[in-house]
Amino acid sequence: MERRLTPRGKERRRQLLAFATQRFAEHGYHPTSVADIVSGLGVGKGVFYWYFESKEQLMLEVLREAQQSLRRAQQDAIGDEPDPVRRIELGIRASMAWFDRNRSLVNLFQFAASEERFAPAMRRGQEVALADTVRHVKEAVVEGRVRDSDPDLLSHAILGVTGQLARTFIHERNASVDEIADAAVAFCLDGLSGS
Amino acid sequence: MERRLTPRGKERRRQLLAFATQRFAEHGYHPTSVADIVSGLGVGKGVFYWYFESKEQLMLEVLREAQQSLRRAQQDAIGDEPDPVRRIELGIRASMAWFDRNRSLVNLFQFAASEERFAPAMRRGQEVALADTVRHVKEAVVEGRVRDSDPDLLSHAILGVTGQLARTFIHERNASVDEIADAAVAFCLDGLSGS
Amino acid sequence: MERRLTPRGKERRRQLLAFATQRFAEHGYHPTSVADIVSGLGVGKGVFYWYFESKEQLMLEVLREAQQSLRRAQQDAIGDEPDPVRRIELGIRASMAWFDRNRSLVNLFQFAASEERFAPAMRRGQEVALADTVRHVKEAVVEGRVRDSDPDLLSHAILGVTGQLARTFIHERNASVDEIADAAVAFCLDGLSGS
Amino acid sequence: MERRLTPRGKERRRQLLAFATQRFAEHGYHPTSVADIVSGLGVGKGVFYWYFESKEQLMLEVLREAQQSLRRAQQDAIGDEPDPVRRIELGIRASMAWFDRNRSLVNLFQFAASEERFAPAMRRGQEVALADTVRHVKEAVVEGRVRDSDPDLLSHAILGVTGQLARTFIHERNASVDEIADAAVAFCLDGLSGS
DNA sequence: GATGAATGAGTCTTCATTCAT
DNA sequence: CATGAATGAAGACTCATTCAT
Repeated sequence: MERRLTPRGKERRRQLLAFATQRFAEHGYHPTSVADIVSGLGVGKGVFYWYFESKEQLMLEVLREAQQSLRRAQQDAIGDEPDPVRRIELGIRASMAWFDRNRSLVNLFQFAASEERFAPAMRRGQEVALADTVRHVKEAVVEGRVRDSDPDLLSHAILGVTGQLARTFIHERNASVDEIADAAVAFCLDGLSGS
Repeated sequence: MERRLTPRGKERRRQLLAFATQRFAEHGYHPTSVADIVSGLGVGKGVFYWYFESKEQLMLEVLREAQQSLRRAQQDAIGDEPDPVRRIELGIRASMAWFDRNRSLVNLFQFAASEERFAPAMRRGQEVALADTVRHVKEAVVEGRVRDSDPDLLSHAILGVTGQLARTFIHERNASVDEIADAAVAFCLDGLSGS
Repeated sequence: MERRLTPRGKERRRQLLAFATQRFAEHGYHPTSVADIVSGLGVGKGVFYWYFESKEQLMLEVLREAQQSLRRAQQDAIGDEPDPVRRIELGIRASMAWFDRNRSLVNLFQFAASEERFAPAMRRGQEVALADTVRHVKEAVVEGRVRDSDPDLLSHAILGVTGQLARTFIHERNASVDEIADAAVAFCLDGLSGS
Repeated sequence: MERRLTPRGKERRRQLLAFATQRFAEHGYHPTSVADIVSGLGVGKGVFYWYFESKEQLMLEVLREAQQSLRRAQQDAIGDEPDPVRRIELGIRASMAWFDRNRSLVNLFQFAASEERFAPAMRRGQEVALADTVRHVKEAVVEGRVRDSDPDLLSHAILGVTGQLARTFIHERNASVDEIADAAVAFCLDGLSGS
């Protein structure tokens, strides 16, 4: 593999990746056959295997791209904000917005995390994204803005809240992102008790 | 379908359900074939279709049973505790303990939630379990122990924290349940800020 | 695998094996598809995989059976003949007759010997058959009836003569078996020089 | 086809032929794809079909070249030796040496002989090489040095011994060529009986 | 001359489901 | 009730060959 591609080739590859991403996200990995993908693009079956080693490899690439995109969205939102707590908040809001824009990918992430073949890749991706949060949390602890508890645990808790609310209220109920994001932020900062 | 079963028949059915649950949980739904299930029990393929309409129906039943079991564990733990906040805490701890005892089912839940065919069933099950929490939250709000925010959102947030920590730290890292439960409870009650 | 088969099942298996043997022998391994085999028997594709693990395993079984059959023919012909030189002769004649009766298998043997996946099996089978010849040769050497040379080499030479004459004159030119067998025996016993 | 090639074109063609020969010999005809061949040479797929009509034609050419090379080796070794028996011996030794130098081609020959598409070509090639031996044998018969039997049969027997010993002891066991050649010569001249 | 791209029929294999016994 | 047998659509993947550029 590792082909040198002409511009036209690169374009085809992008097409395939994009189309497959959409299909995987909307119909699921298993229900989407390679035949679906190529016929959806109106090309021969061989084209797929010219650009990708296997359906599995393609999926891995889809996941990688999506995770990168999510992370970039978070980083873009955070910018160089100096306040670590504010950075956490911005991260949550950015994630929620991304989830909103990429609703169907949430499902795909969930599936991937549950399947032996893709779980490791998901884990790796999450660890990267998590490391950012951990950094903010640690700084906030130093500043005395957050109680001194295992930053890994705290970060995962944040992630859990964000993910669950996104899944439930955005993906499934079509709610307004901002409200949900507000709720997530509030819960993460103050829990049930409120300030 | 809806057969009247002899005691021996009921036993057979239970066996199939139990074995399938284990297989689905450990290897996944797709990788577990009906042939695996019946040959694992040393019976013919006809047996399966005598007791279950299809693989899909079986899965649905597996999911229903598991969700019931989780819910029962929560209710048993809560008993008739009068303090609503304490009830929330007991619920979290009971869930965490159940996740610990049924590690592999967590994966199955995640898969089921991501697959069109099973997502509705998962949703329904979760709604039932969530209704309990919502009740506790509402009471706590009335008592002024929890800030007055959408109880549905709050409950989902709790669920998100619990689920994420369970998945990450129990299922994947083999951590001690109690510590994780403590962390989940603390986060849910006080968020990042601490009391 | 390793199924317990009903009489009907055993019959089917035999059918498949026999039909596949014929096809492989007449058309070759690669040109014969699993689809050819099952459709030739008028059964569904699944039937094949009910009885055999893979096309490759089937081929291995075909080869094993054929080699066994050849060896049995040799042993039957030799019986308990006391004279070792006569035993060699009987072996050659029996082989030649078998090659005649199973012309197309000769080709299959040749193919199998040339293909990495089947060569080891062929080698093992040949070693078994060769051991017999080696025994006769050794005895004949002891009796002074054959010159004292490496029995392994001598045995292979015998095999080479027999095989080549069979391939050329029986398989390809449809010659009379007995004449060819006479020639092979004469050459093996006396070489070019004659007595 | 039948292109007029520039010197550079001829060189390309030779390269392709040489590389394909090596691949076919080492990995087999079927397992070697056209893509393997061209990518092994770092050229595009079009190149292949510029110089060769098809994979099959290429194989045919590979076989022809190899058979020619073998025959040339035999003729070179024989030179103008007047003694026909000696010529036979020299032919055997030359063949054995060639088989040693081109071990992997032996397999390819065997495969080709077993495949309908290539068998005729193999046969034709062998007939040519055999005609030489037949000539020597006939002369030897006239001189009374070899018993008066069908020269065709005798020649094939010689070829059978040589081929089998080469395949077994050189190709598979890495034995010394000279010893094997000695054994082949001795067997051909005197059979089992010895002089 | 040469390249990368595209084709599509064909390969082996899997598996939920049905059925005769 | 239960079994082993059978079905056949569907799946992922391969590869010789052709073609536009």
